[in-house]
Amino acid sequence: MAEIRLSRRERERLRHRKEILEAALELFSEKGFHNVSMLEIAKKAEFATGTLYKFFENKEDLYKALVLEQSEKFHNALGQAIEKPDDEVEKLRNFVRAKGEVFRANVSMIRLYFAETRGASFNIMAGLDRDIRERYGHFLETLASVFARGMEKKRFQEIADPYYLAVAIENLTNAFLFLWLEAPDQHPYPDDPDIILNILFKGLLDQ
Amino acid sequence: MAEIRLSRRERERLRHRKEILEAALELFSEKGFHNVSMLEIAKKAEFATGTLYKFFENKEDLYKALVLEQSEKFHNALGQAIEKPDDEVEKLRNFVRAKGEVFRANVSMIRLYFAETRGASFNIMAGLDRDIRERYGHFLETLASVFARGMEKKRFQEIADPYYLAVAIENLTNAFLFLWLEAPDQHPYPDDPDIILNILFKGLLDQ
Amino acid sequence: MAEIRLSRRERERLRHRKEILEAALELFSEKGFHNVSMLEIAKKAEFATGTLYKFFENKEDLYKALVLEQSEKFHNALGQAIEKPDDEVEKLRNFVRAKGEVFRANVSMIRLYFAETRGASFNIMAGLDRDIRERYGHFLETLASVFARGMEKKRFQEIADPYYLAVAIENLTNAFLFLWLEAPDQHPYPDDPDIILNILFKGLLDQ
Amino acid sequence: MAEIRLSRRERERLRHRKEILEAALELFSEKGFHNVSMLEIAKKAEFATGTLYKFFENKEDLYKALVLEQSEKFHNALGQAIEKPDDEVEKLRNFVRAKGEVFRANVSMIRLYFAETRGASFNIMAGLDRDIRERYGHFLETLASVFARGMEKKRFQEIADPYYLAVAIENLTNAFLFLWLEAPDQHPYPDDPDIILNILFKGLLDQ
DNA sequence: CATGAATGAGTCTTCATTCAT
DNA sequence: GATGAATGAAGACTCATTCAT
Repeated sequence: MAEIRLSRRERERLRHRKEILEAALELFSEKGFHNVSMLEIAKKAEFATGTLYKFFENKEDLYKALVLEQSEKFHNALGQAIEKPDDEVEKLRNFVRAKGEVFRANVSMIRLYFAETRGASFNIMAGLDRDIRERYGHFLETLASVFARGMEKKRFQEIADPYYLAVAIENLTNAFLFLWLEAPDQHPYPDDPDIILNILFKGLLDQ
Repeated sequence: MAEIRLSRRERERLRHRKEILEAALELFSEKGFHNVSMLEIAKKAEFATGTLYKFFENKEDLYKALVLEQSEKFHNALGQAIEKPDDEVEKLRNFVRAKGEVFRANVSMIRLYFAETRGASFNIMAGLDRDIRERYGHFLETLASVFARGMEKKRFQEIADPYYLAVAIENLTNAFLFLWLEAPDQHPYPDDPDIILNILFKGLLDQ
Repeated sequence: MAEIRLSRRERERLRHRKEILEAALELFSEKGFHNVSMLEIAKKAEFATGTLYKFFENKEDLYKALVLEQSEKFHNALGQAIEKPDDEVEKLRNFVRAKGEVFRANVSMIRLYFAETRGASFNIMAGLDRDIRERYGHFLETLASVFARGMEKKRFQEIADPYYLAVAIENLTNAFLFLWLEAPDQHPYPDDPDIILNILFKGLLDQ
Repeated sequence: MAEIRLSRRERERLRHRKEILEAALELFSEKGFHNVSMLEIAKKAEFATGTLYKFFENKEDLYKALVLEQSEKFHNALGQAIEKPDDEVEKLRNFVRAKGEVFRANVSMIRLYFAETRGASFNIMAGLDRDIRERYGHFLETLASVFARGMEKKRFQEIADPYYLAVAIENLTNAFLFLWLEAPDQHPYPDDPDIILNILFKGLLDQ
């Protein structure tokens, strides 16, 4: 009985926390950290300002939590895409596909993500940077290992340092996502991953 | 006579304007738009706050002017690099080299540039976005035409839409600049442009 | 039966009330009225905030109750000390001794007491002031009457208005208590009351 | 010319600072630190809130400056009173007189003074406490030396430790000031210092 | 009675901008 | 043009108090 009651409260709390984060995500991704006020978030989430502070120490903390949770969701999805025991080429295709799916399903997450992995956030949020960048760095290493393995297996030519290839594919997909974000109709993120991957797979100069 | 006197004033004025923009560049690139105050800029430029308002309508205007001038300098340099009547491959090499040079000579410009071309600045500065993005879009078209011409001349394989290839090389170089910015020793921006370009030139899957 | 049950409830209630007041005393005496939050008191007393409001109308009311109860305890002890049918000199000695005892046993009560009898609390708590000051005033009168009686009985010289002498001894003992509070080792409150009382008993200028 | 101009600005600045401190003194002494808002002070001083922050880092800093300046004024006056090369008895008389004069001329300073030397302010303002208490401690030592010298010269009986006598006279005068503050008509601070000093000079028990 | 989540008025503080000198 | 003191709107954050469970 007591357990259920606690459970109910706990569940309510979590739901409210989630509601706040959702409101915050929408606002931050649209206007950026400094152009969103706590009052604005509170109103959008249909709470009083004070309530936000029951869930998050301060504005920065709220933002941090938001970015961390989003980036976790994001990296999990991408991690899975390349961890499946496929052939290396297939892994890259999975990666490109998964990235498109995750982002298209969570549009507002994108800007947040770029604002954080890209230098945009400067050192505004020193602590956050560390966590996020670490995770990001780790992901890049994993991606690099796909290229390295592909080379070992003579599946790939050794055209560049695997790490740089990982950086390249990461950025290539980002670039396409940006194009799509700015003009979804003009530049759709391709369903066929090879449209992006051919830039890596096939060389400009090869016969 | 009067003309010379005016000229002198005019020169002084321009010098002061430049001093303010230089102070602003350093501060904005280091801390971001919202974390720099007008007083801070004034002090760094050794003027009073009021003086800044003789040169710029408001903080946003100052920032806008800064970004516009920097991006002009930047696009001019890159424009020249690919406008020289070289062979297409050489044009791309020039582009990669020039980008490295410009950025390495103006480190603080980089963050500003990324913050603005990338989504970081959101629509904080609606007006600015338009101008900058337009110029940027135009530059991409020019770059794309290099790939298009190369294909026409059968110098390049038709591995992807020239525009996407332009986007790709833009982002590839950016990515390398980021790596360098974060860890100059570990990831130097390569002197040999082919280290970057091989990712485009040679294909992973080609024999 | 019903009576016992009520009684039990009543006892519980009183115990809880006491627990809250104890927590509050410790906190208020340490940090002052404005630097203690209801949540803090609630946590220390191991109750929820709402519970405090079942016992006290508001924060001020809680504080008021606390100060009143403490001052009552305090004045009772001192009242007894001078009401015993001793010789006047002995009464004063008793007073000095009792004051030391009460305070040393209730250190945290001291600051509260001084904060309230002394002007510290300003008119923050208008209502409280009246009650406390009245009781305090009454006590001073009683103390003054000891001096007056001593003079009547020619036990004391008529060196000053008895009321002023009462004020004097009150403040003298307070001063010693303060010294002790700040540096217990350097300035112990004397066991022998005459160390304090000689300042009144013996004159500086007498032979 | 330039000097005069600077001078004028500087003088204006100091005058404004003084005006703020005067407004603050009146409010703080009347309602206590926590019951006065910066807006309130600003309005009373006829400035905008922001202006206060040009002169003082924050509310605490403003309060601190106020208390320090007041206590300096106060201790200077009392220091002079006992430094004149008078006979010891006369020094004490001077002290009692001076204290009455200073306080009667600066009524609002009193509460501030007591709030700070007495425990009322708790550890709200740790840093301040130290400075003030040090000065206060030093003053007590000086006062004690008057008693010590008086004893050496056989002008005073050795009825108690000179330091305790200093504490005693300090508190005795404070007590009378309090009485006066609460009921100026009923308990005027005596013009003749001996009314207070006789409590020390003449003994209750001596013949 | 007990709980503790939610409230929102009230404060401190910052900073872009103005304007008299 | 240059100055920098003054402004005051805006925003982050706190905490006494309420109320549904």
